[in-house]
Amino acid sequence: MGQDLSPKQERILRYIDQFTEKNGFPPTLREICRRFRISSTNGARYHLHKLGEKGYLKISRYTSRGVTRRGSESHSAIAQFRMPILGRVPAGPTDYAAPDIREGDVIVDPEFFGRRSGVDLFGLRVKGDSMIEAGIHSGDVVVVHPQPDAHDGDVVVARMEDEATVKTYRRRGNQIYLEPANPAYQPIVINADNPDRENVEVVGVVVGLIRAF
Amino acid sequence: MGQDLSPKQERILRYIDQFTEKNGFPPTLREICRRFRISSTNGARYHLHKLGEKGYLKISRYTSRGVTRRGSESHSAIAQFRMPILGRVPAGPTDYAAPDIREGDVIVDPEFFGRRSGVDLFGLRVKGDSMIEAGIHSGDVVVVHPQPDAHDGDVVVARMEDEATVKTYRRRGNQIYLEPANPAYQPIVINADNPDRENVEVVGVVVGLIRAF
DNA sequence: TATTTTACTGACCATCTGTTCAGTGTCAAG
DNA sequence: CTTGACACTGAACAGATGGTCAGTAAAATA
Repeated sequence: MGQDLSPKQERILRYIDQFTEKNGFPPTLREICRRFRISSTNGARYHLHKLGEKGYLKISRYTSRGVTRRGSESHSAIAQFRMPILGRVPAGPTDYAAPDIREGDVIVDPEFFGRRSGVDLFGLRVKGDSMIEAGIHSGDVVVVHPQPDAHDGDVVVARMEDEATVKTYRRRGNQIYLEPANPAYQPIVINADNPDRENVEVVGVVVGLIRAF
Repeated sequence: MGQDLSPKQERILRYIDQFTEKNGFPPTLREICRRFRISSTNGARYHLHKLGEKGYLKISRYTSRGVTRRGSESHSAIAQFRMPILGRVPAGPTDYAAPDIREGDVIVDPEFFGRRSGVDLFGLRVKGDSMIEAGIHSGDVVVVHPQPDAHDGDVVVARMEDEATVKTYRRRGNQIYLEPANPAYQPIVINADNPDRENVEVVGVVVGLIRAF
Protein backbone atom coordinates (compact mmCIF):
# COMPACT_ATOMS: atom_id res chain seq x y z
CA MET A 1 0.00 0.00 0.00
CA GLY A 2 1.07 3.54 -0.63
CA GLN A 3 1.82 2.88 -4.27
CA ASP A 4 -1.62 3.99 -5.34
CA LEU A 5 -1.02 7.64 -4.51
CA SER A 6 0.15 10.34 -6.88
CA PRO A 7 3.18 12.38 -5.70
CA LYS A 8 0.93 15.35 -5.00
CA GLN A 9 -1.52 13.27 -3.01
CA GLU A 10 1.35 11.95 -0.95
CA ARG A 11 2.56 15.50 -0.27
CA ILE A 12 -0.91 16.60 0.75
CA LEU A 13 -1.23 13.66 3.10
CA ARG A 14 2.13 14.55 4.65
CA TYR A 15 1.04 18.15 5.01
CA ILE A 16 -2.13 17.11 6.83
CA ASP A 17 -0.05 14.96 9.19
CA GLN A 18 2.40 17.75 9.88
CA PHE A 19 -0.26 20.41 10.29
CA THR A 20 -2.25 18.26 12.69
CA GLU A 21 0.77 17.35 14.74
CA LYS A 22 1.90 20.96 14.97
CA ASN A 23 -1.44 22.62 15.66
CA GLY A 24 -3.56 19.97 17.29
CA PHE A 25 -6.25 20.23 14.61
CA PRO A 26 -6.38 19.46 10.89
CA PRO A 27 -6.17 22.16 8.18
CA THR A 28 -9.09 23.73 6.33
CA LEU A 29 -9.51 23.47 2.57
CA ARG A 30 -8.19 27.00 2.14
CA GLU A 31 -5.14 26.36 4.28
CA ILE A 32 -4.29 23.45 2.02
CA CYS A 33 -4.91 25.67 -1.01
CA ARG A 34 -2.48 28.31 0.26
CA ARG A 35 0.22 25.74 0.96
CA PHE A 36 0.01 24.17 -2.50
CA ARG A 37 -0.81 27.35 -4.43
CA ILE A 38 -4.20 26.07 -5.47
CA SER A 39 -6.49 29.01 -6.12
CA SER A 40 -9.78 27.18 -5.85
CA THR A 41 -11.01 25.37 -2.76
CA ASN A 42 -12.40 22.80 -5.13
CA GLY A 43 -8.86 21.96 -6.18
CA ALA A 44 -7.94 20.91 -2.69
CA ARG A 45 -11.31 19.30 -2.21
CA TYR A 46 -10.72 17.19 -5.27
CA HIS A 47 -7.56 15.69 -3.78
CA LEU A 48 -9.01 15.21 -0.31
CA HIS A 49 -11.93 13.25 -1.67
CA LYS A 50 -9.59 11.11 -3.76
CA LEU A 51 -7.62 10.40 -0.58
CA GLY A 52 -10.86 9.73 1.21
CA GLU A 53 -11.96 7.17 -1.38
CA LYS A 54 -8.62 5.44 -1.11
CA GLY A 55 -9.02 5.14 2.63
CA TYR A 56 -6.26 7.48 3.71
CA LEU A 57 -8.51 10.16 5.12
CA LYS A 58 -11.81 10.36 6.88
CA ILE A 59 -13.84 13.35 5.76
CA SER A 60 -16.65 14.55 7.99
CA ARG A 61 -19.25 16.30 5.82
CA TYR A 62 -20.02 19.96 6.39
CA THR A 63 -17.48 19.99 9.21
CA SER A 64 -14.73 22.56 9.41
CA ARG A 65 -11.32 20.90 9.65
CA GLY A 66 -13.20 17.64 9.35
CA VAL A 67 -10.40 15.80 7.63
CA THR A 68 -8.50 13.23 9.68
CA ARG A 69 -5.98 10.52 9.04
CA ARG A 70 -7.07 6.95 8.60
CA GLY A 71 -5.28 3.75 8.03
CA SER A 72 -2.26 1.58 8.04
CA GLU A 73 0.74 3.44 9.37
CA SER A 74 -1.15 5.31 12.08
CA HIS A 75 2.15 6.76 13.27
CA SER A 76 1.73 10.45 13.91
CA ALA A 77 -1.78 9.96 15.20
CA ILE A 78 -1.89 10.39 18.92
CA ALA A 79 -2.49 6.78 19.90
CA GLN A 80 -1.50 7.33 23.48
CA PHE A 81 -4.07 7.68 26.19
CA ARG A 82 -3.68 8.55 29.82
CA MET A 83 -5.68 5.89 31.59
CA PRO A 84 -6.63 6.17 35.25
CA ILE A 85 -5.76 3.23 37.48
CA LEU A 86 -8.39 2.60 40.11
CA GLY A 87 -7.95 0.73 43.35
CA ARG A 88 -11.50 -0.55 43.44
CA VAL A 89 -14.46 -0.77 41.10
CA PRO A 90 -16.11 2.52 40.28
CA ALA A 91 -19.52 3.21 41.75
CA GLY A 92 -21.64 4.56 38.92
CA PRO A 93 -22.05 3.10 35.44
CA THR A 94 -19.05 4.78 33.89
CA ASP A 95 -18.51 7.45 36.44
CA TYR A 96 -14.93 6.72 37.35
CA ALA A 97 -14.14 10.37 37.76
CA ALA A 98 -14.13 10.12 41.55
CA PRO A 99 -10.55 11.06 42.36
CA ASP A 100 -10.55 9.37 45.75
CA ILE A 101 -10.31 5.92 44.21
CA ARG A 102 -7.78 6.94 41.57
CA GLU A 103 -4.49 5.30 42.30
CA GLY A 104 -2.58 6.89 39.49
CA ASP A 105 -2.31 7.08 35.74
CA VAL A 106 -0.61 5.06 33.04
CA ILE A 107 -0.15 5.90 29.43
CA VAL A 108 -1.43 3.07 27.29
CA ASP A 109 -1.83 2.48 23.60
CA PRO A 110 -5.52 1.75 22.94
CA GLU A 111 -4.64 0.26 19.57
CA PHE A 112 -2.61 -2.46 21.20
CA PHE A 113 -5.72 -3.49 23.05
CA GLY A 114 -7.74 -3.48 19.85
CA ARG A 115 -9.57 -0.19 20.40
CA ARG A 116 -9.49 2.88 18.23
CA SER A 117 -9.88 5.24 21.10
CA GLY A 118 -9.10 4.91 24.77
CA VAL A 119 -11.48 7.57 26.01
CA ASP A 120 -13.39 5.52 28.52
CA LEU A 121 -10.92 2.76 29.36
CA PHE A 122 -9.79 2.47 32.93
CA GLY A 123 -7.28 0.34 34.76
CA LEU A 124 -8.13 -1.79 37.76
CA ARG A 125 -5.56 -3.24 40.12
CA VAL A 126 -6.33 -6.89 40.71
CA LYS A 127 -6.33 -8.25 44.23
CA GLY A 128 -6.44 -11.95 44.99
CA ASP A 129 -5.63 -15.02 42.99
CA SER A 130 -9.03 -16.02 41.63
CA MET A 131 -7.83 -15.73 38.02
CA ILE A 132 -4.33 -17.10 38.47
CA GLU A 133 -4.76 -19.84 35.87
CA ALA A 134 -5.70 -17.24 33.27
CA GLY A 135 -2.38 -15.55 33.93
CA ILE A 136 -3.90 -12.72 35.95
CA HIS A 137 -1.98 -12.29 39.18
CA SER A 138 -2.51 -10.20 42.26
CA GLY A 139 -1.10 -6.73 41.66
CA ASP A 140 -1.64 -6.80 37.90
CA VAL A 141 -3.56 -3.96 36.32
CA VAL A 142 -6.36 -5.04 33.99
CA VAL A 143 -7.48 -2.66 31.27
CA VAL A 144 -11.27 -2.46 31.41
CA HIS A 145 -13.78 -1.24 28.87
CA PRO A 146 -16.90 -0.40 30.88
CA GLN A 147 -20.02 -2.05 29.47
CA PRO A 148 -22.93 -3.85 31.13
CA ASP A 149 -22.84 -7.00 28.98
CA ALA A 150 -20.28 -9.39 27.53
CA HIS A 151 -19.78 -12.28 25.14
CA ASP A 152 -19.29 -15.89 26.14
CA GLY A 153 -15.68 -16.42 27.11
CA ASP A 154 -14.87 -12.78 27.79
CA VAL A 155 -12.91 -11.94 30.88
CA VAL A 156 -15.02 -9.46 32.77
CA VAL A 157 -14.94 -7.31 35.87
CA ALA A 158 -18.00 -7.95 38.01
CA ARG A 159 -19.18 -6.23 41.11
CA MET A 160 -20.75 -8.35 43.84
CA GLU A 161 -22.07 -6.43 46.79
CA ASP A 162 -19.21 -4.07 47.37
CA GLU A 163 -16.38 -6.21 46.05
CA ALA A 164 -14.98 -6.42 42.56
CA THR A 165 -13.77 -9.61 40.97
CA VAL A 166 -12.31 -10.59 37.66
CA LYS A 167 -14.05 -13.61 36.18
CA THR A 168 -14.64 -15.41 32.92
CA TYR A 169 -18.12 -14.77 31.53
CA ARG A 170 -19.98 -17.89 30.38
CA ARG A 171 -23.46 -18.14 29.00
CA ARG A 172 -25.21 -21.51 28.97
CA GLY A 173 -28.81 -21.21 27.91
CA ASN A 174 -30.32 -18.53 30.07
CA GLN A 175 -27.83 -19.08 32.83
CA ILE A 176 -24.80 -16.87 33.18
CA TYR A 177 -21.75 -18.15 34.98
CA LEU A 178 -18.92 -16.05 36.28
CA GLU A 179 -16.11 -18.55 36.50
CA PRO A 180 -12.89 -17.98 38.37
CA ALA A 181 -9.72 -19.46 36.87
CA ASN A 182 -8.78 -21.10 40.12
CA PRO A 183 -10.14 -24.45 41.29
CA ALA A 184 -10.16 -23.20 44.88
CA TYR A 185 -13.03 -20.79 44.06
CA GLN A 186 -16.65 -21.46 43.11
CA PRO A 187 -18.31 -20.06 40.00
CA ILE A 188 -21.12 -17.55 40.49
CA VAL A 189 -24.42 -18.21 38.74
CA ILE A 190 -26.72 -15.44 37.58
CA ASN A 191 -30.17 -16.10 36.26
CA ALA A 192 -30.27 -14.34 32.89
CA ASP A 193 -33.96 -13.52 33.38
CA ASN A 194 -33.21 -11.59 36.48
CA PRO A 195 -29.65 -10.36 36.49
CA ASP A 196 -30.28 -8.11 39.45
CA ARG A 197 -30.52 -11.12 41.67
CA GLU A 198 -27.67 -11.78 44.01
CA ASN A 199 -26.59 -8.18 43.50
CA VAL A 200 -24.10 -9.09 40.77
CA GLU A 201 -23.34 -6.71 37.95
CA VAL A 202 -20.95 -6.78 35.01
CA VAL A 203 -18.90 -3.61 35.17
CA GLY A 204 -16.91 -4.11 32.01
CA VAL A 205 -14.85 -6.35 29.77
CA VAL A 206 -11.14 -6.86 30.29
CA VAL A 207 -9.40 -5.90 27.06
CA GLY A 208 -5.84 -5.96 28.31
CA LEU A 209 -3.41 -6.46 31.13
CA ILE A 210 -0.26 -4.71 32.22
CA ARG A 211 2.16 -5.81 34.89
CA ALA A 212 5.30 -4.30 36.35
CA PHE A 213 7.92 -6.72 37.65
CA MET B 1 -2.23 21.93 40.07
CA GLY B 2 -5.70 21.08 38.95
CA GLN B 3 -7.28 22.56 42.08
CA ASP B 4 -7.62 25.98 40.51
CA LEU B 5 -10.41 24.83 38.21
CA SER B 6 -14.14 25.04 38.87
CA PRO B 7 -16.08 21.75 38.47
CA LYS B 8 -17.56 23.02 35.22
CA GLN B 9 -14.21 24.05 33.86
CA GLU B 10 -12.90 20.59 34.63
CA ARG B 11 -15.82 18.99 32.83
CA ILE B 12 -15.30 21.21 29.79
CA LEU B 13 -11.63 20.31 29.73
CA ARG B 14 -12.52 16.61 29.85
CA TYR B 15 -15.05 17.10 27.06
CA ILE B 16 -12.44 18.75 24.86
CA ASP B 17 -10.07 15.85 25.52
CA GLN B 18 -12.71 13.26 24.72
CA PHE B 19 -13.99 15.06 21.64
CA THR B 20 -10.50 15.50 20.26
CA GLU B 21 -9.60 11.90 20.94
CA LYS B 22 -12.76 10.64 19.29
CA ASN B 23 -12.87 12.89 16.25
CA GLY B 24 -9.31 13.88 15.58
CA PHE B 25 -10.10 17.58 15.88
CA PRO B 26 -11.25 19.84 18.74
CA PRO B 27 -14.87 21.00 19.14
CA THR B 28 -16.29 24.35 18.05
CA LEU B 29 -17.75 26.87 20.48
CA ARG B 30 -21.25 25.79 19.49
CA GLU B 31 -20.51 22.11 19.94
CA ILE B 32 -19.41 22.88 23.48
CA CYS B 33 -22.55 24.99 23.97
CA ARG B 34 -24.78 22.11 22.86
CA ARG B 35 -23.06 19.65 25.17
CA PHE B 36 -23.38 21.87 28.24
CA ARG B 37 -26.73 23.43 27.38
CA ILE B 38 -25.26 26.90 27.10
CA SER B 39 -27.38 28.97 24.76
CA SER B 40 -24.83 31.64 23.94
CA THR B 41 -21.47 31.06 22.28
CA ASN B 42 -20.15 33.69 24.62
CA GLY B 43 -20.92 31.36 27.53
CA ALA B 44 -18.59 28.71 26.20
CA ARG B 45 -16.10 31.32 25.10
CA TYR B 46 -16.01 32.67 28.63
CA HIS B 47 -14.91 29.30 30.03
CA LEU B 48 -12.44 28.59 27.25
CA HIS B 49 -10.68 31.88 27.83
CA LYS B 50 -10.54 31.24 31.56
CA LEU B 51 -8.97 27.87 30.80
CA GLY B 52 -6.63 29.58 28.37
CA GLU B 53 -5.50 32.11 30.98
CA LYS B 54 -4.83 29.30 33.42
CA GLY B 55 -2.67 27.53 30.89
CA TYR B 56 -4.85 24.51 30.24
CA LEU B 57 -5.77 25.44 26.69
CA LYS B 58 -4.19 27.17 23.77
CA ILE B 59 -6.66 29.29 21.85
CA SER B 60 -5.83 30.27 18.28
CA ARG B 61 -7.65 33.51 17.48
CA TYR B 62 -10.21 33.57 14.69
CA THR B 63 -9.55 29.91 14.07
CA SER B 64 -12.33 27.36 13.87
CA ARG B 65 -11.74 24.50 16.30
CA GLY B 66 -8.68 26.45 17.40
CA VAL B 67 -8.75 25.23 20.95
CA THR B 68 -6.09 22.68 21.95
CA ARG B 69 -4.85 21.14 25.15
CA ARG B 70 -1.82 22.45 26.96
CA GLY B 71 -0.12 21.28 30.10
CA SER B 72 -1.26 17.71 30.58
CA GLU B 73 -0.04 16.97 27.10
CA SER B 74 3.45 18.23 27.75
CA HIS B 75 3.44 16.24 30.95
CA SER B 76 2.49 13.03 29.21
CA ALA B 77 4.86 13.66 26.34
CA ILE B 78 7.75 13.08 28.70
CA ALA B 79 6.45 9.82 30.05
CA GLN B 80 5.37 8.30 26.78
CA PHE B 81 7.71 6.08 24.83
CA ARG B 82 7.21 4.27 21.57
CA MET B 83 8.56 0.81 22.16
CA PRO B 84 9.25 -1.64 19.33
CA ILE B 85 7.76 -5.10 19.60
CA LEU B 86 10.06 -7.79 18.27
CA GLY B 87 9.10 -11.24 17.11
CA ARG B 88 12.34 -12.85 18.19
CA VAL B 89 15.39 -11.92 20.26
CA PRO B 90 17.61 -9.27 18.75
CA ALA B 91 21.01 -10.30 17.45
CA GLY B 92 23.45 -7.74 18.79
CA PRO B 93 23.79 -6.44 22.35
CA THR B 94 21.10 -3.77 22.06
CA ASP B 95 20.78 -3.74 18.35
CA TYR B 96 17.08 -4.20 18.00
CA ALA B 97 16.78 -1.64 15.26
CA ALA B 98 16.66 -4.30 12.55
CA PRO B 99 13.27 -3.66 10.96
CA ASP B 100 12.86 -7.20 9.68
CA ILE B 101 12.21 -8.52 13.15
CA ARG B 102 10.10 -5.55 14.23
CA GLU B 103 6.53 -6.64 14.57
CA GLY B 104 5.09 -3.27 15.45
CA ASP B 105 5.12 -0.55 18.06
CA VAL B 106 3.33 0.12 21.31
CA ILE B 107 3.31 3.24 23.36
CA VAL B 108 4.22 2.42 26.93
CA ASP B 109 4.74 4.36 30.10
CA PRO B 110 8.28 3.63 31.34
CA GLU B 111 7.35 5.01 34.75
CA PHE B 112 4.79 2.28 35.23
CA PHE B 113 7.56 -0.24 34.77
CA GLY B 114 9.75 1.55 37.28
CA ARG B 115 12.07 3.27 34.83
CA ARG B 116 12.62 6.94 34.38
CA SER B 117 13.29 6.63 30.67
CA GLY B 118 12.23 4.06 28.14
CA VAL B 119 14.93 4.77 25.61
CA ASP B 120 16.29 1.27 25.23
CA LEU B 121 13.33 -0.86 26.26
CA PHE B 122 11.91 -3.27 23.75
CA GLY B 123 8.97 -5.63 23.66
CA LEU B 124 9.25 -9.31 22.93
CA ARG B 125 6.33 -11.49 22.00
CA VAL B 126 6.42 -14.64 24.07
CA LYS B 127 5.96 -18.01 22.39
CA GLY B 128 5.41 -21.19 24.34
CA ASP B 129 4.25 -21.89 27.83
CA SER B 130 7.51 -22.26 29.73
CA MET B 131 6.61 -19.43 32.12
CA ILE B 132 2.93 -20.14 32.47
CA GLU B 133 3.05 -20.43 36.24
CA ALA B 134 4.55 -16.98 36.47
CA GLY B 135 1.53 -15.64 34.62
CA ILE B 136 3.36 -15.22 31.33
CA HIS B 137 1.34 -16.76 28.54
CA SER B 138 2.02 -17.41 24.89
CA GLY B 139 1.27 -14.27 22.90
CA ASP B 140 2.03 -11.89 25.76
CA VAL B 141 4.49 -9.11 25.15
CA VAL B 142 7.20 -8.81 27.78
CA VAL B 143 8.90 -5.45 28.26
CA VAL B 144 12.64 -6.06 28.29
CA HIS B 145 15.47 -3.89 29.52
CA PRO B 146 18.55 -5.17 27.71
CA GLN B 147 21.44 -5.91 30.06
CA PRO B 148 23.89 -8.80 30.26
CA ASP B 149 23.39 -9.59 33.97
CA ALA B 150 20.55 -9.90 36.44
CA HIS B 151 19.73 -10.29 40.11
CA ASP B 152 18.58 -13.47 41.76
CA GLY B 153 14.88 -13.91 41.17
CA ASP B 154 14.65 -11.62 38.13
CA VAL B 155 12.66 -12.78 35.16
CA VAL B 156 15.06 -12.61 32.24
CA VAL B 157 15.13 -13.15 28.51
CA ALA B 158 17.90 -15.55 27.59
CA ARG B 159 19.16 -16.63 24.24
CA MET B 160 20.23 -20.26 23.80
CA GLU B 161 21.64 -21.10 20.43
CA ASP B 162 19.15 -19.32 18.22
CA GLU B 163 16.12 -19.51 20.44
CA ALA B 164 14.92 -17.05 23.03
CA THR B 165 13.29 -18.04 26.27
CA VAL B 166 11.89 -16.26 29.23
CA LYS B 167 13.17 -17.71 32.48
CA THR B 168 13.68 -16.90 36.13
CA TYR B 169 17.28 -16.10 36.96
CA ARG B 170 18.67 -17.88 40.04
CA ARG B 171 22.14 -17.71 41.48
CA ARG B 172 23.27 -20.43 43.89
CA GLY B 173 26.92 -20.10 44.77
CA ASN B 174 28.78 -19.88 41.50
CA GLN B 175 26.08 -21.71 39.63
CA ILE B 176 23.41 -19.85 37.64
CA TYR B 177 20.09 -21.47 36.96
CA LEU B 178 17.57 -20.35 34.40
CA GLU B 179 14.37 -21.83 35.70
CA PRO B 180 11.18 -22.14 33.72
CA ALA B 181 7.92 -21.67 35.58
CA ASN B 182 6.49 -24.88 34.22
CA PRO B 183 7.21 -28.30 35.72
CA ALA B 184 7.23 -29.82 32.23
CA TYR B 185 10.50 -28.01 31.42
CA GLN B 186 14.00 -28.47 32.82
CA PRO B 187 16.09 -25.66 34.31
CA ILE B 188 19.25 -24.64 32.46
CA VAL B 189 22.51 -24.46 34.39
CA ILE B 190 25.29 -22.04 33.57
CA ASN B 191 28.68 -22.11 35.23
CA ALA B 192 29.18 -18.60 36.57
CA ASP B 193 32.92 -18.75 35.98
CA ASN B 194 32.38 -19.23 32.29
CA PRO B 195 29.01 -17.94 31.22
CA ASP B 196 29.84 -18.33 27.54
CA ARG B 197 29.72 -22.06 27.90
CA GLU B 198 26.71 -23.84 26.51
CA ASN B 199 26.06 -20.81 24.32
CA VAL B 200 23.62 -19.25 26.78
CA GLU B 201 23.39 -15.49 27.18
CA VAL B 202 21.20 -13.18 29.22
CA VAL B 203 19.72 -10.67 26.82
CA GLY B 204 17.88 -8.57 29.34
CA VAL B 205 15.62 -8.33 32.35
CA VAL B 206 11.85 -8.43 32.05
CA VAL B 207 10.50 -5.27 33.67
CA GLY B 208 6.91 -5.57 32.54
CA LEU B 209 4.25 -7.39 30.64
CA ILE B 210 1.38 -6.32 28.43
CA ARG B 211 -1.36 -8.51 27.07
CA ALA B 212 -4.30 -7.87 24.75
CA PHE B 213 -7.37 -10.03 25.25
C1' DT C 1 -25.82 45.91 53.12
C1' DA C 2 -23.07 47.12 49.03
C1' DT C 3 -19.89 45.52 45.77
C1' DT C 4 -17.55 42.44 42.99
C1' DT C 5 -17.12 38.13 40.69
C1' DT C 6 -19.01 34.33 38.22
C1' DA C 7 -21.53 32.55 34.67
C1' DC C 8 -24.01 33.32 31.76
C1' DT C 9 -28.25 35.37 27.78
C1' DG C 10 -29.47 37.27 23.40
C1' DA C 11 -28.68 39.62 19.44
C1' DC C 12 -25.75 40.64 15.80
C1' DC C 13 -21.62 40.88 12.68
C1' DA C 14 -17.81 39.84 9.52
C1' DT C 15 -15.57 36.30 8.12
C1' DC C 16 -14.65 31.50 7.29
C1' DT C 17 -15.87 27.07 5.68
C1' DG C 18 -17.46 23.18 2.99
C1' DT C 19 -20.18 22.49 -1.11
C1' DT C 20 -21.75 22.93 -5.80
C1' DC C 21 -21.54 23.85 -10.64
C1' DA C 22 -19.98 25.05 -15.04
C1' DG C 23 -15.93 25.25 -17.37
C1' DT C 24 -10.65 24.84 -18.87
C1' DG C 25 -6.00 23.27 -20.18
C1' DT C 26 -2.87 19.17 -20.29
C1' DC C 27 -1.66 14.76 -21.50
C1' DA C 28 -1.77 9.98 -22.77
C1' DA C 29 -4.39 6.21 -25.03
C1' DG C 30 -7.29 4.62 -28.72
C1' DC D 1 -8.17 13.44 -34.37
C1' DT D 2 -11.04 12.21 -30.57
C1' DT D 3 -11.86 10.63 -26.04
C1' DG D 4 -11.39 10.62 -21.38
C1' DA D 5 -9.04 10.99 -17.22
C1' DC D 6 -6.57 14.31 -14.38
C1' DA D 7 -6.05 18.51 -12.02
C1' DC D 8 -7.57 22.13 -11.63
C1' DT D 9 -10.13 27.67 -12.14
C1' DG D 10 -13.61 30.93 -10.80
C1' DA D 11 -17.69 32.21 -8.97
C1' DA D 12 -21.36 31.85 -5.99
C1' DC D 13 -23.88 30.15 -1.78
C1' DA D 14 -25.79 28.65 2.65
C1' DG D 15 -24.67 27.83 6.85
C1' DA D 16 -21.10 27.63 10.45
C1' DT D 17 -17.88 30.01 13.22
C1' DG D 18 -15.33 33.16 16.34
C1' DG D 19 -15.88 37.71 18.17
C1' DT D 20 -18.32 41.69 20.24
C1' DC D 21 -21.48 44.28 23.07
C1' DA D 22 -24.91 45.28 26.44
C1' DG D 23 -27.18 43.42 30.04
C1' DT D 24 -28.58 40.11 34.03
C1' DA D 25 -29.32 37.04 37.89
C1' DA D 26 -27.10 34.59 41.49
C1' DA D 27 -23.43 33.83 44.54
C1' DA D 28 -19.40 35.21 46.99
C1' DT D 29 -16.97 38.78 49.22
C1' DA D 30 -16.20 43.08 51.70
